Amino acid sequence: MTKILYVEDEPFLGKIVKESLESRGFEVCMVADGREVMAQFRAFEPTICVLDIMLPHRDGYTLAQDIRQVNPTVPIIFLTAKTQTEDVLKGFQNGGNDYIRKPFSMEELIVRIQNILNLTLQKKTTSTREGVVLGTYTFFPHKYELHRAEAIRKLSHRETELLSILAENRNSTVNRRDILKRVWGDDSFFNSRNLDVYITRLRDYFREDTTLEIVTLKGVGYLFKS
Amino acid sequence: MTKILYVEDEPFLGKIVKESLESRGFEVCMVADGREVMAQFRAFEPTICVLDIMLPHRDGYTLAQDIRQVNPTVPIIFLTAKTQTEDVLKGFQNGGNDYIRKPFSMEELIVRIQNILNLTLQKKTTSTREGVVLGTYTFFPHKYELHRAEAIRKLSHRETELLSILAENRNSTVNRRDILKRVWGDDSFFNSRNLDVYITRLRDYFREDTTLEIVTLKGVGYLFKS
DNA sequence: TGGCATTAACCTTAATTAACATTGTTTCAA
DNA sequence: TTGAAACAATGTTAATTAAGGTTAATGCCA
Repeated sequence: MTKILYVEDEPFLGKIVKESLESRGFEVCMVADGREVMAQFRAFEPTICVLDIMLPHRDGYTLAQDIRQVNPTVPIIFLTAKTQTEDVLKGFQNGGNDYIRKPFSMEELIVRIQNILNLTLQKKTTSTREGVVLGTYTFFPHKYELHRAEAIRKLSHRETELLSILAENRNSTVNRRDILKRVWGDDSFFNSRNLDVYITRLRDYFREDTTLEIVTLKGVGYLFKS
Repeated sequence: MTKILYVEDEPFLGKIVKESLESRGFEVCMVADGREVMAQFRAFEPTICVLDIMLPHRDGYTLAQDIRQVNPTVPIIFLTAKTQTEDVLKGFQNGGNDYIRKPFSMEELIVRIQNILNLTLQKKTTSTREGVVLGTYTFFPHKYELHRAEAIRKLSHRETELLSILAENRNSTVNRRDILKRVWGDDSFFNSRNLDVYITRLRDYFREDTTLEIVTLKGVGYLFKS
């Protein structure tokens, strides 16, 4: 599910926008105080940020810079009453990816959010029906099979799920918690140890191709290099 | 080089915009007649399209649809005097990726073009396949490896993060607090001592090349000289 | 009863914390 | 104005803790 971090200090407007976004199926975390944004950003791990510019304590530009320090790619949309070109430029210079002028319509906001998600997530729309080539192997998620030359290894359900996640995000890091949530539904201690076991198995399956590697990022997650 | 297909029927405005874009290093193909656009699109193979909406014979929305038929991913920016929300929506619904209101400044247009290119080409910039040469060493951030001659040292996640920051800003100072924020997420006391430990390690790794040095700027940060 | 999932036990390594050493900076009296 | 305390920031090394790896044993269910 798409998670939106929405920073807005006007409670009335904020409530309406939040509910409106939620009714479209987004998960929204609203923050009113600029000083709390970074803490929420880390905890919530949003897929996209919508920032009002005029805030008490910290303005939206500064927030964008802080976010960019931590995450150079998460999309950022500015929301503001300012209309001068120089403000728009400032928004982009500070790492923003879109700039919507107030008053805006919800439709426009939603359409711009979806557009930006389309642009950034384009890579992840990998094919489903065919196999995914991983080095000298070919992985068929829907068939639960991993092929190499003439050898076919049947994979279990959990193995397939885990490998699908790694393959979708290959050459970029995957959060450990995200894997646990998607494969086991939660990230309790025992499931966590479980993931270790499956990672070991997958490493074993890919042992014959040394160009492939599942790298551990301790305290973070994994990276499937190919 | 980035190729822009620019569709505009006002010759005077068109000339200015075209030259302005070219002076920024873009290759521009300008088309005034909507009926010629598709032919030019196929021949020129642009990386991005900038479309005026109000055109004789065919409007920009229709053009966008035609382009999407042939190419579902090429970024499209609309340029128009219309300001109604419904026009903006129409733009996105027809496959557009940004919508700039006339009158616009060249700066804004350029910054929006660059932004959209960043978003779509992110994968290419993020996963820099090559290594960074640091003296007699070569650093491969995506592989978590530091090479020197035949020796390969595997780096941990934190080591890689820290070295990436230093390497990106080599021969210029990096703020201590900025490093802490990016590697550890905050700049508390304990993390601060942590950074010292990792700096020591990196110094150790680079000991064999005396032309490289991590200089401490007390009270400020570090400077990676090479 | 065989295959998968889970739990457990023990091992390895990275990350953190601690303790103590060193260096740079400031301050204030002589 | 100088130079020795006093202090603060950072360096170094070692100890500790926590995360993850591996392998084996157990549980579970068709």
